[in-house]
Amino acid sequence: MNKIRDLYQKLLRAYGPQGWWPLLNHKGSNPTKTGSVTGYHSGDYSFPKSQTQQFEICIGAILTQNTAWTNVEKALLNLQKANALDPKKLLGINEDELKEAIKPSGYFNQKARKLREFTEFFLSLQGKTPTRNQLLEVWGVGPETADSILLYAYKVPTFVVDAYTKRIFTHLKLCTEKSAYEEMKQVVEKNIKKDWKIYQEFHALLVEHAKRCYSKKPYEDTLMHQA
DNA sequence: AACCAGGACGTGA
DNA sequence: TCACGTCATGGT
Repeated sequence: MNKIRDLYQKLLRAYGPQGWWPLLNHKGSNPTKTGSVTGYHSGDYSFPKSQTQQFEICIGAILTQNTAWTNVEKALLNLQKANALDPKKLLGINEDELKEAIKPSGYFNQKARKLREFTEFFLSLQGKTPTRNQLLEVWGVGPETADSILLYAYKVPTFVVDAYTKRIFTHLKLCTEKSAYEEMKQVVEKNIKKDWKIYQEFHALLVEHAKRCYSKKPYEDTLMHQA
């Protein structure tokens, strides 16, 4: 019995496919998930369907750094309204307009710079898939953001570790309190086959589970039968 | 009315 | 390396 695979199976049975990454404009969005307004597409792995959606995922990954997705969604809608949810058009609007649009997602001074620098990088790729190291060289892109972009925008089977994952894994003693990012990442990648659909679902399921059971201490993880 | 949210960077030791 | 301060809005 593998604890990691067991965890994934239990979460999937309990919550079902999560339909990440949320996108603004598509049919069949599922507004019922915790904390979401719209944007999910449970069971449909055909996204991103365009380079525009691919770019939207990357931008969202940066905007959601230490920020609730509901606030990111406001920022994305503002960018769309400003006709700037496209790499060349985003670089076309001026600094103040960009900051004003992304204001709801917080840290707007830093994030405006992050978006510009990432967008320059995105265009330089000319449609090609970036390497993880290339992404990490971009100012404002750290380990989690790089992995989120690779996994959800480019369908590269790399596991995303976030604060929720760390919280759950620590509580279930699958890692220690001060395990490094790469260490926790390996916990999953060594135990589950490198399948981008599974990695997408697993990460999204951990977020959903954490929102339900790990919001306030002491944690009561009834699903995993732990105190 | 503090506290936190799908982090990353700069600094000093 | 690593711990700590900083960045900022919106919901609870």
